[in-house]
Amino acid sequence: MVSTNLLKGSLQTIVLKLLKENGRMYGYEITKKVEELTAGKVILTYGALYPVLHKLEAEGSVVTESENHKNRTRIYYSLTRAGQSIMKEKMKEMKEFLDAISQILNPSPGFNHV
Amino acid sequence: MVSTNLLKGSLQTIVLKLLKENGRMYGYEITKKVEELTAGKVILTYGALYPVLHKLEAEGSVVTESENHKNRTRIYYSLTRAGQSIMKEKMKEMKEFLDAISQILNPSPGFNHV
DNA sequence: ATTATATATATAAGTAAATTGAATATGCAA
DNA sequence: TTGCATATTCAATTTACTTATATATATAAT
Repeated sequence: MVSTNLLKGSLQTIVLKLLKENGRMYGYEITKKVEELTAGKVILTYGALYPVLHKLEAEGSVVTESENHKNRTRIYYSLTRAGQSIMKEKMKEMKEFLDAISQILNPSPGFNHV
Repeated sequence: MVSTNLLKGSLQTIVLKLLKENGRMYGYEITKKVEELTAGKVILTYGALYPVLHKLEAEGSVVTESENHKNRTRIYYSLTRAGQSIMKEKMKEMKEFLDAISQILNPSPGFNHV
């Protein structure tokens, strides 16, 4: 499993992006989706995920609908317009970060040896 | 500037990798190198960097040599064998993390619409 | 002269964002 | 009737930073 402390700071972005790609989702479903997408390499713990969902709701980035499925409550989350715009910003930041990281960790091969 | 909270968890790896690429370096030099490599987008603060360097030394991943340059102390850090092996592990984890992130954030285009 | 900027390291206090662990509750398969 | 999957919640703790402050010298600008 991927060292989860690398996830610090990226969890909000991941959640927002998944909601964008998949429409409304509930918490448990999000953890399963992440497991699936990463072939079991990334496990979102509930202690990490639910506080993020609650925070996004408090901020107005997502809205919720409670539904009952086999006597269990599912709380569906979906992006608001504000949430979509925040997602776009976060995705932009994330891409810059990934570029920066790759500049540091994968220095242009052949370039420093001319 | 890249939102620095995205760096959480990657700082140790960055430092270890830079020491591998550049041989021995001192703290101030490391911050300048990161600035240079990322075109000023990532600024390592000293409050983040020096504790990491001290931790790496305490763990035996790096060793230090103090030198005097223009009446200022420079503390050069270089990788030990143990540090090189830890760097390799961390780089592997980092790559898996980056792969995982890109699976989540850049779902295979065209694949979900067949 | 003196002010500002660059070089160089250190550490304490505070905060954000996780981890870990426990609690609650139901459906279904072995 | 035991265990696993489903589904959410929250408190206590830990990690890994940020922010702010301190110390000290060299050099360029005004």
